[in-house]
Amino acid sequence: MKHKQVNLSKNQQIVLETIRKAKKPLKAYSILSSVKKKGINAPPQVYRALEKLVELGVIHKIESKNAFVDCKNSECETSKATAFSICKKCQKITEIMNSKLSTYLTNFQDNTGMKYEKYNLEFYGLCKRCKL
Amino acid sequence: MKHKQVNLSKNQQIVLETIRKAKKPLKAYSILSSVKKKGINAPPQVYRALEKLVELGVIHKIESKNAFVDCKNSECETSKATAFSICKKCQKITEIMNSKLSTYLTNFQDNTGMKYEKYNLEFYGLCKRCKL
DNA sequence: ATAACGCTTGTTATAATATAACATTATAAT
DNA sequence: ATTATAATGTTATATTATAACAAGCGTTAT
Ligand SMILES: [Zn+2]
Ligand SMILES: [Zn+2]
Ligand SMILES: [Zn+2]
Ligand SMILES: [Zn+2]
Repeated sequence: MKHKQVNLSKNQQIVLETIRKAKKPLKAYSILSSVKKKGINAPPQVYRALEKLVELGVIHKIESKNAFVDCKNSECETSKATAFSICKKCQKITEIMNSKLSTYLTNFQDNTGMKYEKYNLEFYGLCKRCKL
Repeated sequence: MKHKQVNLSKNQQIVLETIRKAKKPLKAYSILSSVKKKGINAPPQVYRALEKLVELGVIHKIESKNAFVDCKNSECETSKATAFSICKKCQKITEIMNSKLSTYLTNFQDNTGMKYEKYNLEFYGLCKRCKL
């Protein structure tokens, strides 16, 4: 449950801190406006940092939202096996850390002869609060 | 393995036929350029059709590619439980129809008390051909 | 030391994806 | 027929993402 430490460049650190401070997934341009005061002025600077952070597995992209969250799973080294739950109402997003699930999916094989190296799973529903 | 029949409007039919004829997932603007000769001129016309077709489950959106494929799974009524394999090299995308997998995921429960209504799973790897 | 390298940065411009807003027309339900 | 619902056409704009190029910095090989 604790943050990973990696050697990051200045812009990468700034972007990562912004994402970690947020309680919700952040979109790239929302990050950009947050970091303008720190001297990051243009989209490519943000997107490059995001790309690297995703590669390193310290953040993940929620594909269906075009948004980024920091990884809270210390076992999740390189964003190769990710699962999220997304509340349709309040947009709360939680990374699912369930070893049975990840084992099941990591070992999953279909009949097409394809070798899977990576997966991303997104569940949608209503969170505990919004269900009431 | 056969196509579903639903009552579709004119634009919805045009967009759906275009997607069905394609061998690869199509992007919205690629669809738009294909259907201009049929009188569809502007993005909203395409996006509205896509939205409806996704709702109906006759097509699916590949979130990580912003692309659309037609559903070949006759059991897949409303795009509520979808899984795809995506070749990183040739971009070939296949809808995974595996009842064990869908049962497993449909019944999956984590410890957050969230009720899942829908999921989308995308596997990445190398297809049979590209593996060689 | 200095050249070469990999990596990050800064910057401008533009591409690609998606929606807002509004007027109109077709279809279905009562 | 009247009303409601869904689909269309259109213009403009918002949002997301990348191309392309110049410059800087730290490491390492010679
Ligand atoms: Zn993670
Ligand atoms: Zn919620
Ligand atoms: Zn399907
Ligand atoms: Zn392939």
